[in-house]
Amino acid sequence: MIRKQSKQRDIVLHYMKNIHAHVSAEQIFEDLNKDHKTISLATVYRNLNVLVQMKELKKIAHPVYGYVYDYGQKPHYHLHCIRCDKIYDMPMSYMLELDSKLQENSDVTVLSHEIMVEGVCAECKHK
Amino acid sequence: MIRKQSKQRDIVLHYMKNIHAHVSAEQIFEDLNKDHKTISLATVYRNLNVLVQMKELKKIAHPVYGYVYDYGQKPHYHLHCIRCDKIYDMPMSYMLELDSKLQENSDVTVLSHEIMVEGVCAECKHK
DNA sequence: AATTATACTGAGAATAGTTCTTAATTTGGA
DNA sequence: TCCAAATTAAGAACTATTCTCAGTATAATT
Repeated sequence: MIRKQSKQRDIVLHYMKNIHAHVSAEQIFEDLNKDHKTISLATVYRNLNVLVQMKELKKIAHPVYGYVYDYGQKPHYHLHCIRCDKIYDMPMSYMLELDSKLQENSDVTVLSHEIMVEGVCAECKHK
Repeated sequence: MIRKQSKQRDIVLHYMKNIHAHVSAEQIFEDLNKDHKTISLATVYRNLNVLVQMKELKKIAHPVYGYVYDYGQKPHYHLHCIRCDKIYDMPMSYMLELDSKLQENSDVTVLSHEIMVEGVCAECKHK
């Protein structure tokens, strides 16, 4: 199926490129709805799925609340703050060697890995 | 709130102790329903939540399908098979030193970490 | 530029997963 | 044995996501 350009998809991608946060579909819809009164929730979901397929976005399983989306350039790790439940990027580069290490001890095919750190974010920590 | 013993909770925990797999609430309900015709879906959900609070079970965010539960003794890592979408344990022990390493570079409080490996399970690989 | 095929959209309906409500039952302590 | 509080079954309610469908936008073809 050959994709056609769409204003709505551009709007979603533009939003994701500019918000430096990990947000839910509902949150994205609410924010977009302020400036684009006619965009529909189904369109947001549809385009999020398409953009994930196109590898423009990453869909992250939230430990507590469904899924959030991330405009993700290079692979990186995440922090789940157990106080505010937000997801943040962790300042640590991807350990390529861990994939080999994981591969060694097992008879599965390792492609990549994700790390979710459980902890308390800077903001919550300081109050 | 002081917990009271309940047959239904014991049934759920017994099931989870014996099934060596990572299963969804729906799956658990279906299986239990074979032997225990009267157990209700809400009871399964309620007790899963309670057992997670009691640290008897772990709730794992599935990269594709909601949540699955794990009767988890010691901390360990998981594999998400991108072919069959099942979750398996990864044969690699918890890297305690990674928590310190993650702590070093950041101003958040690191408590623990989870690793989800993306790959292909042994079974899917061999067919 | 007009035509055509098909991808995309908005709106609401439908579905799936999970929690809530309520009256009845079970549990464990007094 | 009695009582208060926790737990239950069943179904309603709620939340998140996908589907349906008629209309619109896009891009290739004429």
